[in-house]
Amino acid sequence: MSLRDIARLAGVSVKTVSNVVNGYAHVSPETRAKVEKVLAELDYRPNLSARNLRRGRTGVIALALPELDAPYFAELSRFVIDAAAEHRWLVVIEQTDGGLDRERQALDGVRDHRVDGVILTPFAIGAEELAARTDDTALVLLGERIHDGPADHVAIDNVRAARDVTEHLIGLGRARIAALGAQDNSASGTAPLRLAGYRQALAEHGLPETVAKVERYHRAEGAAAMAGLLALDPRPDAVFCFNDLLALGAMRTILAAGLRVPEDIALAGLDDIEDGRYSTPTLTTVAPDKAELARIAVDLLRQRIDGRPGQPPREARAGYRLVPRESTLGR
Amino acid sequence: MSLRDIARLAGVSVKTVSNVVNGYAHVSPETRAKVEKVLAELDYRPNLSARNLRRGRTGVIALALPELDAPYFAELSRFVIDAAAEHRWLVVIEQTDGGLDRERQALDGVRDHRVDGVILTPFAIGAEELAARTDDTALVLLGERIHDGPADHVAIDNVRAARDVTEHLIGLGRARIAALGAQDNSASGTAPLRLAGYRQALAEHGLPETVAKVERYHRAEGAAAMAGLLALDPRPDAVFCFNDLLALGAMRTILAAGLRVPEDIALAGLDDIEDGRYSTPTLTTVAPDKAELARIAVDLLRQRIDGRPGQPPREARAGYRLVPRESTLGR
DNA sequence: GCGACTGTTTACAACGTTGAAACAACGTTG
DNA sequence: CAACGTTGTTTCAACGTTGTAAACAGTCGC
Repeated sequence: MSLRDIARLAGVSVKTVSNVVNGYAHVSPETRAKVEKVLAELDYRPNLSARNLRRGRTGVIALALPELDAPYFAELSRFVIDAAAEHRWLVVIEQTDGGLDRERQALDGVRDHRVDGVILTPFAIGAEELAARTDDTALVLLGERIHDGPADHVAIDNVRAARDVTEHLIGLGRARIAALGAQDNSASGTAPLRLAGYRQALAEHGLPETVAKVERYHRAEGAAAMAGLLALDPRPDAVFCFNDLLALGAMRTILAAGLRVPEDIALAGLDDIEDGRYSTPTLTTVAPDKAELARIAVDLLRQRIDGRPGQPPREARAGYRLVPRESTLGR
Repeated sequence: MSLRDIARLAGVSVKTVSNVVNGYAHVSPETRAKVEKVLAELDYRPNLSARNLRRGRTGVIALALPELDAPYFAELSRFVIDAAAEHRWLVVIEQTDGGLDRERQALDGVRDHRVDGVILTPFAIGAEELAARTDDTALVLLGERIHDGPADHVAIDNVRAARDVTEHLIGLGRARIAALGAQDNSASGTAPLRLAGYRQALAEHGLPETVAKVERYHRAEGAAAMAGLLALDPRPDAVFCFNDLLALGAMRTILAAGLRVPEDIALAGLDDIEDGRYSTPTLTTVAPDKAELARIAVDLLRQRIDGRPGQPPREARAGYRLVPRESTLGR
């Protein structure tokens, strides 16, 4: 069922059918009605492969992120898919596992498929390599910061957000505030930014640092790292975890050790994943405006796709807010 | 950069380049080497729109599910994407929100884009409507059961799994076992199956039923429905929630009410989402083999796509296992 | 009644790819 | 040595769409 079939049945040329389908203005009412009738009867759908071949567009964008089953990314993906739907784009998701090879593959595989653009959450891949890429597919970096990056970028102000959380903990009167989530295996993760914010706040109040490292932002690593912090003497009376998953893992360790949250140890995360709203105690966190992040990312991509090449990279910020809950306030 | 460019530079015909790209056997070693050199130099990538137009395939399948940010679906998606990657398929994700319109739209929108196949987790859409669809795109139903369905289908044995959980609770000596998660707004959800399994087990032991209904399988609804169960007199001493999200919501309500899990109320879910492994207490659940589900779904789809049309629908089962944790056993 | 103009419709080519068929060069076979 | 098969390569057409340009019909002004 192609334009040709419709044209034959309606007794007009293929191009006229195409004009009707595309809402071209100068088609006589009678012709339009006749064609539309046949279109409806046969339930015509354009063949997008052909249309895209002709137009040089695919109508598909890729979203490349470390892992879809981390709640933060799942929630974000939802918004990206919704935002893309408004531009009638489909979204294919590529999982990189934060590995350099797979991040490259994602950019490559995606190139194979000639998507119109890529939204990438980089982790292992560095700024230099991204800058050096030869592919001219539109690219937007989402959620991580590569300083003076080679592509459009959108994120929340991670330094400030981390400082806000830390100050919240300081405001509770806690003095031994640990950070959980530093990393040294990522070329472009947010860990350094969040660490910087944490340090700023502590420095302003003359408090000492305690930093626990992890490799990945998973519950299991949060749980393990927390065990290390519990073994310290004196042990921390508050912990800022660099994301909610780490915090939930840490919470499990604290509670399983027979200690109380927040009475013995106050706990805060970052991401505002839904789990944290139903844990016991509920988890204090920073809520990035995920819908805004997604909307901006898609919008930057749209401008990049529609615009002329060679425009300088743009930097955009999405909002966030601190959400105090039971894990720092008690019930 | 097309085959034509490569052909010109290599001094051969377009078709010969195509043959090299596609690994056609009868190409002389010298020609092959010459062409491959140019291919590598120009970093040639086939235009998939053109290839798909010619071949009538797109290399893209759709995964339509209610919501990507429900952890079960996020985890499942991960496996589907991985399984599809082995066949070099990309996966576009469509979110239906469990709404009839959006499920139809997903099947429709997907047709617009001429994907090679669709994996659908139906919720609102009924068997009759699916059976009546005119589209001949390959379709596999995943995770929900439509009796004598019109398409290939894969799921775990929900009735048995629910019976296993209920028997586990009975085995703890609990006598007032409630079910949380019945639904009457879904034409093809699993709720009736899980309810049936729950009832079978109770009936075998002559125990009374208590059933709480919800509309959606979210934490908030689990929390709300649990409040209703707590108001009963006598209140239940065990609750089987039809999925883990409901159970985590219910757990929150129980603990916030000052009751203990499992001492006062034992709690079990179904899905084995990661959250349940780090809640306090950890959550007893049924773990469907998600990787197997995904693998089978993709495999059924592959057979459907490659096979002749008109084959009768197939029914496949994936494994599951009961995972007892603290919410029924204590620490 | 003629040219210019407007509105409507059409023919053609092209996007990049690949299956079918043709062809040339060669070796094998009867 | 003629017929045949094999290998390597090419030509051609087609997949379904849309941009360009041109054809066509009707209307207006003079």
